[in-house]
Amino acid sequence: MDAEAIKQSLEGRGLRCTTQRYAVMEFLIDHKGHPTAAEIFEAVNRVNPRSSRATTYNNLRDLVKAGLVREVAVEGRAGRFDLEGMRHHHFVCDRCGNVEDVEWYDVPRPASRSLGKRIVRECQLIFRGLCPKCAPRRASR
Amino acid sequence: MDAEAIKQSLEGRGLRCTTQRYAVMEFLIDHKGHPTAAEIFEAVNRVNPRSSRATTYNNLRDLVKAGLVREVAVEGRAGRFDLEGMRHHHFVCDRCGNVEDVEWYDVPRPASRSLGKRIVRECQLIFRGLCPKCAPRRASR
DNA sequence: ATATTATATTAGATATAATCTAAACTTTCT
DNA sequence: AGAAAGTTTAGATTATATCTAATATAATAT
Repeated sequence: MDAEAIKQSLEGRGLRCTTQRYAVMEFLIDHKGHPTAAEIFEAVNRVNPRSSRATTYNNLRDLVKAGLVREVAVEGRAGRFDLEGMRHHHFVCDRCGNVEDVEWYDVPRPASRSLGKRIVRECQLIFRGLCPKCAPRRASR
Repeated sequence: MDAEAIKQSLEGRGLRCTTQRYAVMEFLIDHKGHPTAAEIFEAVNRVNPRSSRATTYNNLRDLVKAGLVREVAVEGRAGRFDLEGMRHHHFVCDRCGNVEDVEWYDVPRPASRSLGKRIVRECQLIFRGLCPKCAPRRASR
């Protein structure tokens, strides 16, 4: 995704393409590892012009609201973000806390009877367990 | 679940049945609304003997580790807890943030190819959208 | 029953994450 | 240019969770 594409995706959602907002999008495109707001803030601040913490949080919220970014539903202390778009599920390691992507596949919806009057916008599937690094192998850890 | 059953489920997992720990379990049994740690702390403190905040957090962590309690994977600020056991999925309202249960149904596992060496312990399904109270009806909100 | 010991609890301090505030700045529109 | 809407800022504030090390308690052994 090049500069122009980022600009258009922002403007297409009614968001101005500011330097700071652009930087958040660019970082998320280049870093698929579900970074926290703090990580994004630091990374964006390594380039000019500097962006304040409040702006980073504001922008993340705006981007989520605009449907360009998704907050991953993991229960750790800090929120984690990734680009909306290429759908995938998540796997969270019990031991090291790492969040990994799991290839997307279709999840059946609940019966409309059990859903009642709720309006479903999206669905996230989170697996928990041990990641390859933390999984016990031959008498280690 | 009566007093003796709570005691046994704690001791069966190697946890002492202390007054504070018991109170957390009892509260979760009586309140299925995915309370936050703060809510549990306050509720437990309304009865004697008082329990400190640290103890509430310690106990919740121990209970999760022991498999008796589950931390719900929602991305809001505060962690939310419910009893492990009667399985269900979750629905989080975009607008009011309420967490509701959705009747449990079987979710297909990912292809073992895409799972690699990961060891899956559990899987949570989270829906997002608008709850019945917040869903738009006839020209309101 | 009492002593022992591993486990659990405590208050308060501290760390971490997110939001608020109100002023200043930018962009877009007229 | 002027006005209006949208955005950013630094720093303060709030919310959430964990740490510390002294003390208390529950389960076990004697």
